[in-house]
Amino acid sequence: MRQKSYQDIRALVLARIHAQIWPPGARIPGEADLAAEFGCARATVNRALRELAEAGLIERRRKAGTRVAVNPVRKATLELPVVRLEVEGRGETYDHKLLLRETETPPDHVRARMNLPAGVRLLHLKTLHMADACPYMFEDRWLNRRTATGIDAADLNRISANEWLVQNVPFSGGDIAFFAAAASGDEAGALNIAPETAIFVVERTTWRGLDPVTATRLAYAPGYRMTTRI
Amino acid sequence: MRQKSYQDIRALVLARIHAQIWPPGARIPGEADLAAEFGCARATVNRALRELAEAGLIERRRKAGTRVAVNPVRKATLELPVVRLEVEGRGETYDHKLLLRETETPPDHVRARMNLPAGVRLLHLKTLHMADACPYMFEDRWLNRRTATGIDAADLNRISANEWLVQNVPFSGGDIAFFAAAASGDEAGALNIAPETAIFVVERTTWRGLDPVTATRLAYAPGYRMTTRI
DNA sequence: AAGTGGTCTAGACCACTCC
DNA sequence: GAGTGGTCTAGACCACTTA
Repeated sequence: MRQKSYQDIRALVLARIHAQIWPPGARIPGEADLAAEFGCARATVNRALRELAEAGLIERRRKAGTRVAVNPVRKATLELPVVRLEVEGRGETYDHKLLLRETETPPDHVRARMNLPAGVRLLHLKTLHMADACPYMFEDRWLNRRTATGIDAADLNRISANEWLVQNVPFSGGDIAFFAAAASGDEAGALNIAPETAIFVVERTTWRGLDPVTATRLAYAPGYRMTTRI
Repeated sequence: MRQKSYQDIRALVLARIHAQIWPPGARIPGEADLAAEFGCARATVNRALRELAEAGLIERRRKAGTRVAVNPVRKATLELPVVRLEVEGRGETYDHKLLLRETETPPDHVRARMNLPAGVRLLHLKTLHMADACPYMFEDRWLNRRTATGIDAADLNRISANEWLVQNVPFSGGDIAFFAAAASGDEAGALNIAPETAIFVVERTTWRGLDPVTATRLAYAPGYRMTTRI
């Protein structure tokens, strides 16, 4: 190892934390000291430590220095791909059916999530996503035409609303919730399962600036597991 | 704005993507060009673009250049704090009860998850976590004494195994799965709910190098929602 | 073969925060 | 006030990948 990379430094620091040479709560040397010890530039040490801080393993504050986290808040990163790619990525055949496409007045809880005034009318879509011809996920979506402009011209039988939005309406942020629920009659019917079956649900609201774009409830067929590594 | 920061550059690039000046799939100028245009060093542009790439908004490849992602794979970051801090963070009072602490032979599915040989014996713990004296989450945990050394000396009535491990056994990685399930008799009894109720479950296996540390199944009381923003 | 991103260096100034 | 991390610059070399 002639020249040390930031990944080398990161690994060296991590090893010392794991070996408890620097136990939880302990202060570790400053960037300049570590740079001198490891024989590299301070910028290299900075990048290594910055990544460890982003991962929650150390805590950094100006003047106070860098400390090993006492309660490392592990951060798991979930990837939220377009449904079609998620299914195809597992080697299965994707298909979808548009079950409903109507302009309606949304129920209050949807209106509240989207922070819209009473009386507003939205585009309501229900889509069943399939993997190898089996029900995979049932999507109940409300769309704001003011931000999702062009949706009325889209052929949602060819491309799902999910995918159309990702490709055509860049959004600035969103709120996501994951929870378990008993399948509603609607969901049970679409997924072809008994009502009240435990299903995994994802609710997402996305925004473009301060304007709501869409609110969705994704009900996954029983057996679905969302996985990741840390 | 006298001197531009990497955050400024990131915002400028993001704005052009949102405005579709650089539509999905389009190639954007090279780092050197952008640095010249924005009047900053290439390293500054590099950091801005690197962060956008980590967020999944653009794709970068040497020689091929940088392109706006066609199907942005949005990444959601979930924080997995110690249960006590999660409860206290919401202003509620935390408490826990150790319901079981026995050395047992684990069932096959646990043994397989931990990649251990047949016949191994593990420490089996069952803990009920409470928020404001109400059942919050039921934890069923299997521990490998070879990696979780010192666990036998810990007073698990004072500090939960969850917290003891975080503070005493640094781990290198883990697998996590989130899904919905019907409450088992065990879980329903501990959480004081009807069997078969839909509950949110997190299964986690953690490793220290190639050696398993612990395998847990966390069953949350009905109503629990795991939330984040993107 | 050559273009493009990936990274390192050395030095500098600055912002924040603790004492 | 002073110590520490946060960031920018200018230049350089290198690694990867595609044309």
